[in-house]
Amino acid sequence: MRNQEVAKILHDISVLLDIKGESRFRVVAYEEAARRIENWPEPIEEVWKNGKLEDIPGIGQSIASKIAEYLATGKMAYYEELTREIPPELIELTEIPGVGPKIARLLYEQLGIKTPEDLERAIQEKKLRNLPRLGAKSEEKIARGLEMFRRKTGRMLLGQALPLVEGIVALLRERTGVEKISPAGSIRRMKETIGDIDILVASSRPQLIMDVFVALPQVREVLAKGDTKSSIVTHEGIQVDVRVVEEECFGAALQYFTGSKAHNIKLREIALKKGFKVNEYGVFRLDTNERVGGEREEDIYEILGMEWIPPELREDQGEIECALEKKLPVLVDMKDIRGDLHVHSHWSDGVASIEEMAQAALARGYQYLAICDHTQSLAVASGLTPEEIHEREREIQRWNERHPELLVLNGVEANILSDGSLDFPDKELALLEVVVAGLHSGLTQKEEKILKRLELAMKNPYVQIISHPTGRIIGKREAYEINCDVLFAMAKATHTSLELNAQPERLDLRDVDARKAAQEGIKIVISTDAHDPGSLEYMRYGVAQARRAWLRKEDVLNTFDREELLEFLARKRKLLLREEH
DNA sequence: GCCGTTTTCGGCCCGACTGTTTTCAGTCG
Repeated sequence: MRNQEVAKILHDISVLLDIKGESRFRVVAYEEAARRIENWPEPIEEVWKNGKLEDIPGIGQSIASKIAEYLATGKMAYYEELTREIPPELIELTEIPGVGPKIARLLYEQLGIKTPEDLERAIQEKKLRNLPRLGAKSEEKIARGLEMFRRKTGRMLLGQALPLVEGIVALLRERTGVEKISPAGSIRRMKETIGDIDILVASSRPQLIMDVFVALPQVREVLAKGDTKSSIVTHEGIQVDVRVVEEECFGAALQYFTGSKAHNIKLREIALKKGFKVNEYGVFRLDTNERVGGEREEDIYEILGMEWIPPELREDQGEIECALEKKLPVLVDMKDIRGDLHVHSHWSDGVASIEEMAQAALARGYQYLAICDHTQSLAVASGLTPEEIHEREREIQRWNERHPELLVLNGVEANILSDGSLDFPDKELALLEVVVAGLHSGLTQKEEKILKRLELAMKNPYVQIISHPTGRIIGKREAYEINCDVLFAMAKATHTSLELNAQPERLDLRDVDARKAAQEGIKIVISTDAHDPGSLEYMRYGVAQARRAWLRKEDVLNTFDREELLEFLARKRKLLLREEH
């Protein structure tokens, strides 16, 4: 899967063209092409081999031929030509807040600045203030931007950002009495990682909100405090912006600041065609400039003849077209979740007893919980032997005898060994109600080998679910080298379900992959992989990911009621064992 | 550079803020 790689080079071209001063539209075209490829579910090299590059929206003849050249030869003449004109180091320079393409070019041409280090030296020598159209204030602003750039730790996980923003929103409510308040931006769209946090407030007393906000206990530093917008940095080093708008504009502003950018652009194009203008203050008729809505977010979509679009879908991935036809799917919701099919107990590497895990599941209103401890080969995680599993089963039985309201299922997360066999004998697996299997070692093997292992595991009649199918850890480890199309075909052929692991740093499958898998008819299992009772809460991140994957209730196995679930779990065994005879 | 139920040419989302400016360029979201 070289999509990221190709997207990066197209993105770099876009920035270089921008620095060069090329037409905005050409710059935007490359940026759009990069975005499309980054989010394209199929490996770009497959698309290329099938001659389908130009089928991707935003890719025309010119960019397609450049991608083809790059994939075939590992080089792109156009890119290399550009870098002879504009040093590619300048791309990093434009990532400094306050430095855009024009200033980057100015810095390079006038002062020979290429790197953040060069820039720092020039600032110390007060050289920036003498450049055309720059002054002492600009110099200071860029100096501050450079400092932030240095401190920047990258994007944070949704699992860190969401509790933080909820804490701030709760305090703002409590201390100012505001009612209309909402996170916006990527956090409202529940993206797996978040840059900055945006919060939107409706109030006729903006000054009060600003005063309270900058004085919150979460605040480490106040970056800016204005009449209606302030920015702070939290103790965790995360930037949070709060904006205040008039009550009547709240819906329009919420829509606007939620994005995504691509979604908003598409929305406004459609608005123009329908004779309306959309901005953060409302929807206006083009002919009379009359304001026709904007207090509620639903207004905007209704006026444009669409269904309201859940924020998780707002990525310009077909949701607008669906909303126009009023065919948006009813997305899976937290209230649909009936249980968790992959958690650990202290029998292996969890920290809580089966009783404690079950109590936590009961408190969430679940009907079932599968305890899937690690198995014997995973010594680092205290993997269990068959004997230990039998001993554990007695504890599970004790719970089930006393608590008919929550069924604890007897399960394992078996380890797929490097030759594709499982580290647990079939006759033991046959005694278990839930068998999840996953790769925990030999993750750097070549694509063929990894796929072969997964295929063998899926062909095992007792394996119902593959855990964290691509193995990625966000920001730390890339997914295994596997072609998801092949993986999905195997899962479908073997009646195997795929896990959507809800751990904030996994969220594996990715949204585009889970969407594709579900389209293939594969059941997705949203599991927390919890090692303690509190982590059952991760379900919300898994559900958010599932919603971004367009999944409906019926696509997700753990929305099934207990009886339906048990029937489904038994199905694969019946089907595959019958085939064997 | 891409794209087409108004177009194969002529469009391409929208506004705020800031600083350096006498009317606007650049950055940002």
